[in-house]
Amino acid sequence: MGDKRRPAAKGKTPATIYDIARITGVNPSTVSRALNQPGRVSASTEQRIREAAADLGYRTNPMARALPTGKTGTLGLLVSDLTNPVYFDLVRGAERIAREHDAMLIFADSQESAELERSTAERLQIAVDGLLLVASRLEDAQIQDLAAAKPIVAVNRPVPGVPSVAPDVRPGMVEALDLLHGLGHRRLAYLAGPEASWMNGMKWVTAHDLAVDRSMSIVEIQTAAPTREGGTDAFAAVMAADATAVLAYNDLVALGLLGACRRHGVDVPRDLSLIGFDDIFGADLSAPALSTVRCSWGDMGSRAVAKLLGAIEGDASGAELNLPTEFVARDSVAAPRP
Amino acid sequence: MGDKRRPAAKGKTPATIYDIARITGVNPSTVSRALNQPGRVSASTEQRIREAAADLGYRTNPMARALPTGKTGTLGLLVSDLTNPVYFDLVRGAERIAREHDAMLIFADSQESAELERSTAERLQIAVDGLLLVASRLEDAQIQDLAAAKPIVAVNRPVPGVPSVAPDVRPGMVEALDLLHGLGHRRLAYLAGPEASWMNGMKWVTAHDLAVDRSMSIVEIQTAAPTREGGTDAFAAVMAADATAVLAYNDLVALGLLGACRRHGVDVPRDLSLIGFDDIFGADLSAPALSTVRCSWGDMGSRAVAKLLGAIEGDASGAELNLPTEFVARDSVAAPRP
DNA sequence: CTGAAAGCGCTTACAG
DNA sequence: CTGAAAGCGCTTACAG
Repeated sequence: MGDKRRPAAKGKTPATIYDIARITGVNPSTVSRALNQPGRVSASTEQRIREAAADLGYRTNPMARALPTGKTGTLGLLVSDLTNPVYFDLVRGAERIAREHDAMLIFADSQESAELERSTAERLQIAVDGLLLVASRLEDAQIQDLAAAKPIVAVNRPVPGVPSVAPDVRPGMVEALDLLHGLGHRRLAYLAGPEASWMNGMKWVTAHDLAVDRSMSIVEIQTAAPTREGGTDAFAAVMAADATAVLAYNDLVALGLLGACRRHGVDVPRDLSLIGFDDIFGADLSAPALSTVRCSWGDMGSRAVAKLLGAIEGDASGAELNLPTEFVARDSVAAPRP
Repeated sequence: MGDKRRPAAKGKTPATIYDIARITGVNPSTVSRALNQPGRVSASTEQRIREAAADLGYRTNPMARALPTGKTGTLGLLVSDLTNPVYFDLVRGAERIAREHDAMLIFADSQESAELERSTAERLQIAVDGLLLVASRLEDAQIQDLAAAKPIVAVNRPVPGVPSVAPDVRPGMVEALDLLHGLGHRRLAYLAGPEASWMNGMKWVTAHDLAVDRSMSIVEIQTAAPTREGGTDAFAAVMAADATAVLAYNDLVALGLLGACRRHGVDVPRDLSLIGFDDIFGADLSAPALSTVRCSWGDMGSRAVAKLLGAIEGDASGAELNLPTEFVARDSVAAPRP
């Protein structure tokens, strides 16, 4: 009976609190309380209700709960380009903490497009309790607008007035530049990332200042994309710059450049020292193994989710969190040819 | 007015169809029709309603819609271990198609645990329209049970009666074994994956049959985990097997073994030929670059989502889809020492 | 073409 | 401690 509007396809309709109420002879509201506000209901009824729930394989319907409460129990994760392996550590870290808190993760890719990012964020926002914006290409004001609607945590970039988690690139870069300087390098090149990336600006400024402090010259070399291909294509420009060492925006472009060097007979590290950024999967696999500046993206992910969960609870600690970086010495750095 | 229960934190309440109805002076049901069933409403009212909606920045609330329709507009993606880079491609492919169809992707990791997989799948199922089970560790019957509740597509493994997408490993392996045989190899080893993995069984059986056909011997060597570490730890066992070539369950274990070989002074490919599986990011980065059998995981992801979307629409083509594999020749294979 | 009503499954003041 | 009611935002027969 009661089989009037069968749910399109297959599947017996899942049990509801009404089913439990009927079986145990209580009001549905009591079922709801028993299941969600332990103590608000007598121990014996709660017991009976729980048993009935287990019998029926009852699962509370998150959609139905979301309506009156406004809480969906899901978090949105919006990254600028899912193609970059660093995000996998991030996603993993985020997923871990989300699971610990019984939250689900919805995620999406904005393909390095600010416009797509904005529209996706808006679409996502209505379905989630909060949003993680990773390596956002939006302007501060746009992010602040979004943050006015629902909690947001910016990852890999600070935004005034919005909680954020980002690496502090300085310590790792200090180590890197000190090493290069000590080895005798004096002419550096910075292989840049996307212009719209806040983090790219940060790395360039830091590298620049650190180089100047140490009386080294440094030039910025553009790439078409922060990918292996972008690095490969920048080979000629790098050669033209006549630097003895290059710092790359990320491991991907570094690896791309490394491949091009090999194909062109440029010996890394003898002819050119190379330092990447991120320590992605595979950075230790290349020949020579890539030296890099590491920041734990897994930590960034878990910290960001924790922060977001806090913000959703009303924890207004809109602070900026910075995670340390460190230099990872491998085989792509050596003294320059005399 | 009407500001009684302000949504906990911040954020103005999003516009609803009631707001639009009030502004345009029509019934909410008409708003709903105008927005979702173009043509069911006069052109002029539809026009006015759309404008009002745009003005208010209206977004339909997916939770609210899910309740009467039973459709959430989201798909679940459950993988056995998010740590494996092959899944990046899969996730990417899945995300692309999902986005094209305005579906959102919720995803979760079962950490190679069948029990965790089952409970997560159940939890997920109530929140999604359909589920993608990737490299499931469940038994056929368990998957069939889940599939009775809501549409499921199994990825990287067939399940009787359940739609699936999986690679056909044969063509790629035939190429690989032919090459090895032609080069003079006669003693092979198969570096295994998880015992609970259907795909591991498939690869072993295929390798075995193909080897026997070609009068080559082959032994199976267990690994503790289908990871780089698992491959590294299997080094001694591989050496003890006295094979001249090893086929690995996946690139991860192959890469792990490759690293161990290097550290122990075993020359790949002169002392030992090595063939991986998957062609993950980084497989071409190692020294020597890893030869491997490739299947496009990106395709698997997009095909699987397309199939799932079809199943949700009631498209009962519960078929099994097999995607071809191919051998990718790189530098880790050579003739055995005489 | 459009309105009024009922219902999706849950939560939560409000009474008692 | 528990019931009855109202409401969350939408959809969809049912009338007209």
